[in-house]
Amino acid sequence: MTLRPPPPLPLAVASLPHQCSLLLRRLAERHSPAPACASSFLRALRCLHARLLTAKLLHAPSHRHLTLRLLHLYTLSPDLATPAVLFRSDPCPVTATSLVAAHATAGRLRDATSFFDAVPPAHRDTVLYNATISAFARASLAAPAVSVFRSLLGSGTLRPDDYSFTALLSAVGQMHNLAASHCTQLHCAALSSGATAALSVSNALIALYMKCDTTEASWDARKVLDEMPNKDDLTWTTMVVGYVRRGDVHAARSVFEEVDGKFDVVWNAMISGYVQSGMCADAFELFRRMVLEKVPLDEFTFTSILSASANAGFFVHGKSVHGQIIRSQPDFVPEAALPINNALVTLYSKGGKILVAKRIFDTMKLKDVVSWNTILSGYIDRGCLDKAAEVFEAMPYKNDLSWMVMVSGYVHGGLSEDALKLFNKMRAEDVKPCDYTYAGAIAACGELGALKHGKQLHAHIVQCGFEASSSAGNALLTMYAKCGAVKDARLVFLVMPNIDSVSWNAMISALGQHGHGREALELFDQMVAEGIDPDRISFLTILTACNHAGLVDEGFHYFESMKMHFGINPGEDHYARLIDLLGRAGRIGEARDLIKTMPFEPTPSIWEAILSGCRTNGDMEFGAYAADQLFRMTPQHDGTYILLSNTYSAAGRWLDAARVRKLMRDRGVKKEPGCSWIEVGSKIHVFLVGDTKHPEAHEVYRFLEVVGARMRKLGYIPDTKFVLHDMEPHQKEYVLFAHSEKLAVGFGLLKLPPGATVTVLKNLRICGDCHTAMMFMSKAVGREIVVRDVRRFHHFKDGECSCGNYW
DNA sequence: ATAGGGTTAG
Repeated sequence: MTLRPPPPLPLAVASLPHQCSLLLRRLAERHSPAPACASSFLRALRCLHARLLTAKLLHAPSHRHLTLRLLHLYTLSPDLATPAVLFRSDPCPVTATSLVAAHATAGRLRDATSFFDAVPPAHRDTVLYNATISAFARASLAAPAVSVFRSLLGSGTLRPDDYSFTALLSAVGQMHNLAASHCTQLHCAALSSGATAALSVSNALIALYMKCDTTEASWDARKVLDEMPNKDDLTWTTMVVGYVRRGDVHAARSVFEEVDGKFDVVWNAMISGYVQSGMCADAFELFRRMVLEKVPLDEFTFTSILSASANAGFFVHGKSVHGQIIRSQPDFVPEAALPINNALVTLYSKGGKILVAKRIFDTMKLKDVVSWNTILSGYIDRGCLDKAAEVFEAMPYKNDLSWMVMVSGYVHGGLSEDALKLFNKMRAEDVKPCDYTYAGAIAACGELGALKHGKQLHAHIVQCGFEASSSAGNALLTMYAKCGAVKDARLVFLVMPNIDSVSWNAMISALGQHGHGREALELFDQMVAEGIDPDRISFLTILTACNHAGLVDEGFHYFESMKMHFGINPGEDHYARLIDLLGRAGRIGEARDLIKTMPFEPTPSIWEAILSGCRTNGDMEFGAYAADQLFRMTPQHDGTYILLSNTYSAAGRWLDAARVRKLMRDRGVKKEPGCSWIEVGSKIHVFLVGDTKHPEAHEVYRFLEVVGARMRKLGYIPDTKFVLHDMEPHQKEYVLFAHSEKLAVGFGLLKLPPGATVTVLKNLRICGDCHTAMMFMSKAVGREIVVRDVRRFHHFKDGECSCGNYW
């Protein structure tokens, strides 16, 4: 669909005041925030400006409105210097007020206040003060707003009016540590000046009281409301919104029910309140009533209800709302249609219809950062990283969210190196990362085992004042844990000002991973003692910790208390972990009983746990049964075959092992690539095991080449010959290096005595067919690597090793 | 020439 450009404005005819006035208004209507329109807009504006000059209408006292309109248009254009120049030639408070307001609306606080400062105090009037207070209020800066208000009070000649109080109250309402005493104080001041007679002041007072956390404050708000002789829709809406913000949707609803003539805004506020509280069903119910009672639906209604559908996963409902919007044929201006379209893009992309989402996105007349971010995260959520990267490159404007989504999208998609590259690019472009973006970059370091880099980022976090951010803190904690730096992880945990359940879980898991099983359990108990309810992840973590430490009875205990004390039904992952724990302890019989009491049919991961338990116990009969089940459920999963065949080999039943491998070949199952090594004399032979035609094999090769070259350059390669088997000839002779999720053999291993203890990155995925798993921690790149030879079979799935042995 | 509420992306 192509849009025809509008016919040019007949600017040349502008010579009379009414013609200029008309043209200025026309031009204002043509303004659009789209950057593509900016230059043509500015050209027309300058032309009109010239006409006004020749007609001598600029600064003519009788036509001041023309000057003001022109200045306002300039504040919408990229040329912000001209209004300042024009103002200096005629610095009156009226012009200043108009400019303050225009710049404040556009979010340019500094420009806004510069015009206030430019007017000498003696020439300022109340309106200019009011506009300036409101400018600070918009920028959420309470303190300067108050000080401007104070200087208004101290001016001697001027008195604050209802506008002054309304703006002041809204500014104070944005303070972080708003105390009820502030509200009362301001309430008194407004009362004594008589400003409370104005509806806007009373409404702002209600809003202010509702922003205090105390219950008494909400009573005060109610008292203001009850004492108002006249209330308007805003009065009620403020009350409803106030309760929603406090998280008390029920109170909001009961206020809503009090309202007599139901203004649509109150409905919208109530619906969006439900959406924000995750009570989508109630939002739908209200929406239906709105339709029945013929309350006019507007863009706010549609946007909220579409978002409710997307959040609740009710895509059919969302689609029918979409139909309803189309049928009602609303003539929304592009600005009003924008949020609806954004919500639609969200709906379809969350509903898995990314193509539909993209089509809507493409046909949108007006797009903003939200639109771009929506389609970007739509691709990220679907794992289409290349598409996402394309969108990211094409974005005409980005904000910190865009960067954050892209960086953490790369991390999530396993492309941590790309995440860090992008993060560095961001800094090179002088974009300031937000705490979530830092969290993404730090997570990338954790995945890559890049402790040094992670520590640097830690320093940046402190520098930027993000120390209090729980997302950054949790990312740091996890990163240190993955890099084996438990001490640092613990330190982060101790100094974090805001600890949430994610932090607790991360710390417990860090302890569990690194062999401090008992401490992990203690920390878990401490968490419960401090009144934090553990969630399903906490239990998964604690079961894993028990697994590592071999604490079978404790594992059982926590498993039991999960549903008994915390009302959480164990999922298949919890069962799988407990079964694994039992199997490892040789209590396969109990595992067998446990399966029978499970409220659901055993899943593949349960059978896998059973199978590896049987391997430990040599219970081949039950093991073969478990394998049968696995074959039936996931016939293409290579791990099963490998696990079973190795189980047979370990039991000395070579024929059975061979039979399983043949079955695997017959069914065309490809083996995931992985590495294995064997020491022969002074040589280490490194094998790439698995299917060379496996889609991931290529990636492993590429990875090894890069890392091998890097290691060679750094001089970390010992004299020993490394041979790579199962590879193309030119790919031989690379040193393998454990890195990110790809397991390989660490360089520098030979310098270490075998049998030393190892601290390991948990997230190494490719373990494949190896009999010896080598892992490392990247502390000080190589020199401090300690290694242990683990003579057992590992199979990794979803980032975790089936043996549960993370050392 | 100035004010107060409801919308969308993670």
